[in-house]
Amino acid sequence: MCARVPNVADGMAPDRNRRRIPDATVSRLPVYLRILGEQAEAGVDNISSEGLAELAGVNAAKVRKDLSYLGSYGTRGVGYEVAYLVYQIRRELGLTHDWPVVIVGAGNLGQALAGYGGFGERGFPVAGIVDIDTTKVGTVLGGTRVRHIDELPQIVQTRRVNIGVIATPGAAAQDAADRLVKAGVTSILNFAPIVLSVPRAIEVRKVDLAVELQILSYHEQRRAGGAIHAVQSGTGRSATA
Amino acid sequence: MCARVPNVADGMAPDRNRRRIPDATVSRLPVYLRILGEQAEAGVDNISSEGLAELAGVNAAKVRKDLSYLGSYGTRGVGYEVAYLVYQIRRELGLTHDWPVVIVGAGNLGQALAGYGGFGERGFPVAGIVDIDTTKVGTVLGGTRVRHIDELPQIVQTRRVNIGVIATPGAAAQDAADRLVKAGVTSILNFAPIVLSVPRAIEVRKVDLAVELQILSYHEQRRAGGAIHAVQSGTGRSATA
DNA sequence: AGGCACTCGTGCACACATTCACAAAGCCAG
DNA sequence: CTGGCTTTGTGAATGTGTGCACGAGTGCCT
Ligand SMILES: NC(=O)c1ccc[n+]([C@@H]2O[C@H](COP(=O)([O-])OP(=O)(O)OC[C@H]3O[C@@H](n4cnc5c(N)ncnc54)[C@H](O)[C@@H]3O)[C@@H](O)[C@H]2O)c1
Ligand SMILES: NC(=O)c1ccc[n+]([C@@H]2O[C@H](COP(=O)([O-])OP(=O)(O)OC[C@H]3O[C@@H](n4cnc5c(N)ncnc54)[C@H](O)[C@@H]3O)[C@@H](O)[C@H]2O)c1
Repeated sequence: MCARVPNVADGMAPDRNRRRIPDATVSRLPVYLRILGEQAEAGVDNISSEGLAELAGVNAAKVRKDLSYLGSYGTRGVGYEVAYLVYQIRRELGLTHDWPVVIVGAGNLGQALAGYGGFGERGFPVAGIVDIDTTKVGTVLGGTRVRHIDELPQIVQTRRVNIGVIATPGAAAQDAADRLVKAGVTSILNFAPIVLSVPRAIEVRKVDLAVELQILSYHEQRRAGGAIHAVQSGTGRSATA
Repeated sequence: MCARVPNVADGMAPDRNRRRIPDATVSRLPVYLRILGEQAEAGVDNISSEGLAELAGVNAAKVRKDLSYLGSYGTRGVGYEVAYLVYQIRRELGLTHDWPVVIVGAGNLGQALAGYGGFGERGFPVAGIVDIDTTKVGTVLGGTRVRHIDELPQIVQTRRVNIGVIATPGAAAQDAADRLVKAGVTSILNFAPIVLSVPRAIEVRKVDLAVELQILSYHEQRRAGGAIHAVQSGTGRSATA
């Protein structure tokens, strides 16, 4: 495999895409959406980029640029109409209809997820939860009965599921991913601490608690001065300097 | 050991920047670290940037550049010594000692987190879990007794906690953050779906399930062609024009 | 010893993201 | 209708991240 010469023609799809929205923007739109929803509920009809930026904790210019990818939906001198903006963002994110999800793994985390109402409320109803452990099959979590993982293909097909959530131990996560892909799922949210290997066409996002904590640790360590190199010989670098 | 109190006078020297490691790199180091740990366990002594890149699902040049921020710890023609690299990454991430964490909110998620062994195993023992609901106080989760939130300052101080985890409903998250900051916590991992407002010096990372799902939704929608619904009528906006 | 195969470390060019700054556009008062 | 005020939308500047390409070490084989 080391002979594999970098193939230029590989990968990049031609620009058949309509307006492509930058990843960074896509990841902020849900935040704007939630804030706008809250504002709408509070009776706010109109909001400026600066107001929204404040609430979202970002720069106003960034808000304007982000929203400009959706089109020119603001009114100069006034701001954005909240309800209309909500509609546009929802449309762009594909939230005009529900996306049922299937959860693989009914352990600690799977149970918390299944019991969490916020899922369905936001347009992602739990179409099913499966586990390989037969002693867990049949129990009911958050109104959904746990089914055996062999029933996964059936759940995915009959409920038209596109999104799978992996909540198995790391050692089983690749197996879970393989099964999900085989069943027809095209997007995966992975909570297991491993790097999944899936076909290129499958969209994977990971939520890794250990990574997050270690990033915080990095900043704490560096805040503490980092240079506590006095007592222990442990810090003895400079060897190969 | 040598527990340096996290500096009361947060004035400190502004740019005490030794080598600053790019954020993107910091977020990948934990991934490398986990993989290297697995390799070490499997008896692998040495690994090349290409081998590590393959396992981490990234580009080999990126691995080399990332590792180069730690120093020149590789051997040309050979690769990196796994054990030494593990040591260096751990040191850089501040993982040479434990970072106790305190969890605020003992609901669905808080329980899953407290019951999750992977926390302590990776150097982040649960120093305490608190809740405002007195009916939850006293119950035991994952070996830790739930205590009342008023005890937060005491827990943070006696256990020297720097990292707080917020697992309360969104409406209570800002309150939780305020209490954590007041108690002396300087890093926060937030699971609630709101934008926290904290002093600049506090490091906050968020894990937002709804955002992740909506990003997946965006890609699904765009994969589907985006124009599935021609049926929908009015834009809902007061017809401008 | 010399040559050769291998792999690191990094300069460089390009891509992506953020922020600034300002003209264009809308609103309103008079 | 005009002028002043506000806020958008976006070009341009700056900052950050990625990936290629290749020189420079290193170890092994002859
Ligand atoms: N619990 C948490 O708070 C938490 C936090 C962060 C990350 N995680 C990660 O989430 C994952 C799940 O954690 P958990 O605490 O729920 O673990 P768990 O052991 O409680 O649950 C795992 C479940 O997956 C099932 N399972 C195992 N192999 C399977 C397979 N091949 N197919 C289907 N189901 C299978 C098991 O039967 C079990 O019910 C782990 O990877 C963990 O690292 C959990
Ligand atoms: N459960 C999940 O799987 C899940 C998934 C994604 C996100 N979340 C988010 O995590 C958070 C917690 O979810 P959950 O399902 O555990 O909710 P939950 O309602 O089960 O638990 C919340 C807990 O917080 C406690 N609490 C409320 N106000 C408090 C305060 N001011 N101080 C301290 N404790 C307080 C409550 O007593 C309760 O025990 C929510 O913000 C939710 O959106 C949960």
